[in-house]
Amino acid sequence: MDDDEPTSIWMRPERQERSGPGRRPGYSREQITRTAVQIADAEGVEAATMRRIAGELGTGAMSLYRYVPRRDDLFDLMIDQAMAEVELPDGPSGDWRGDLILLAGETRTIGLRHPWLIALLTSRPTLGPHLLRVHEFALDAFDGLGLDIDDITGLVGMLNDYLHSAIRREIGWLEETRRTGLDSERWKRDYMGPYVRQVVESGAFPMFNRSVLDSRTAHLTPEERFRHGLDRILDAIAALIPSLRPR
Amino acid sequence: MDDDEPTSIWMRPERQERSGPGRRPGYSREQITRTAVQIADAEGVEAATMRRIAGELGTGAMSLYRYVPRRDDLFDLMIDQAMAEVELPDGPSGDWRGDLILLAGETRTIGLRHPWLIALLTSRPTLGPHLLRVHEFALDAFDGLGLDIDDITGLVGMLNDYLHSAIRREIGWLEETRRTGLDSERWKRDYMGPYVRQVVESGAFPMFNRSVLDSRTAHLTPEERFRHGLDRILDAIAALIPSLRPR
DNA sequence: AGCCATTCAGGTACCATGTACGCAAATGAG
DNA sequence: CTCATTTGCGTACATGGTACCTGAATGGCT
Repeated sequence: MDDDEPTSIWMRPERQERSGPGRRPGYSREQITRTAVQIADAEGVEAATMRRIAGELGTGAMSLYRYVPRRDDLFDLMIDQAMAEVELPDGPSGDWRGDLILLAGETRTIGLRHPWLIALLTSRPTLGPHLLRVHEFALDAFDGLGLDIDDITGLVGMLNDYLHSAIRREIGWLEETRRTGLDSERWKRDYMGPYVRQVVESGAFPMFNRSVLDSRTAHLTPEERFRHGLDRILDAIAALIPSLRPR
Repeated sequence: MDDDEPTSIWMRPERQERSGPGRRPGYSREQITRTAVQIADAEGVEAATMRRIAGELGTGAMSLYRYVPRRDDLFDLMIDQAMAEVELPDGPSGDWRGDLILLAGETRTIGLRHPWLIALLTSRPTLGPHLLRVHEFALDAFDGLGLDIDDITGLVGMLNDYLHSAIRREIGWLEETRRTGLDSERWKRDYMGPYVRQVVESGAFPMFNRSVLDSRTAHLTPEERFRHGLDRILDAIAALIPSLRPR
């Protein structure tokens, strides 16, 4: 009997090799997921089709369905395999700011290593074990400060929102420069996209123009920019904590 | 000569009805976009296929390509048509906090009216005229406070990040309750998703458990929760402003 | 050893979707 | 009236997810 309820992939264990009758599996979820991740890293997640993954493994597309119910579930597995690469200590150190800087750096590293990760993460509500582990670390960093759990969730959300959009921005910028082959200085006057140039030259949006033309963080390295924004978020969190703590 | 460069949709004007020879257009970008928006509102963006939109208009799929170069461009048009519904005064009032609360409320209204909007917005870097108008309003609210343009961009980014994830959360929650038909009180003990229940019962992630089980904002209406989170973000921004202002 | 239930491999096939191409119909200038 | 031009849209193809089916492998049971 095949139960075909559309339940989470994390509730569907891989067929383990019990010593019963039947042919033994020639592949594994982990192997399939790793292959999918490799393809997505190299050519984008849209290249990781079932046929392509199977081809890379030297088999037919339908074989994968012995291991993964649907393609979407494979995305969840990919996300969690990437999250597994996030290296964190077992528990928080007591220095919440230091812990979050550590977490932020790890997240950025993994997010850039797998440029599809953040996009998938925001498009799918998934809660794999490794994502839970990372999330728990973030929540834990705020424990013991006298904060309400809802406030903690909110602060972690603030941090995550920043991390995701900063990493997304960095990836977008990387793809842009890779496609055009221009460095950031020449970009704004030589390329900048014909449309953005037109908008800028129209002068219809003065503040937008300033944000495009007068940016003083343009000469910073991406990592410095990331760190700068992170410091602002952490400043904001630090400023918020006293007012949240019920005295 | 057809120029087929993949440039932004905003650079490709719709064929206006010049008084030359040739059959006159029977449809329009706006009409097509409106139809797509209606379908997406009612059945999700994945239902708004080219064939379906065309069918709704009583024509064939390929007719749409006389008005829109690619389906992706239609997404940009949909986004901007939704953003056009955001009602804002011409300029900021001088009370930045009030202006941002106004903007946040409008964004939430439109985001909930078009549940696909936020997802599309974060998956596509688009800059249609109405999105620019709204963005300009946000930037403008921070003008005159002695802030660097980069800092202003950062603060607007913080606010937008919050708005997007709060609205996304609310939409997810709406879909969840619509699918299960359960109210929030019964949800956590009757449904909560078999997987989340398993995670909670495993006790492996104590802080996560608290965030699921001990939430005190659960009894608030979605709007109150939104407003509460918004106030926190604005508090954070207010706390940040003095330190950003070069004295 | 031989039968058999069970499980896997993977080919074939179906359906949905984006969209290139081409031709016919409409339209206004000359 | 002629004809270049532009739209309407049917046909067709490529791609991708995946249902189904057949055959092969495997180990327990008699």
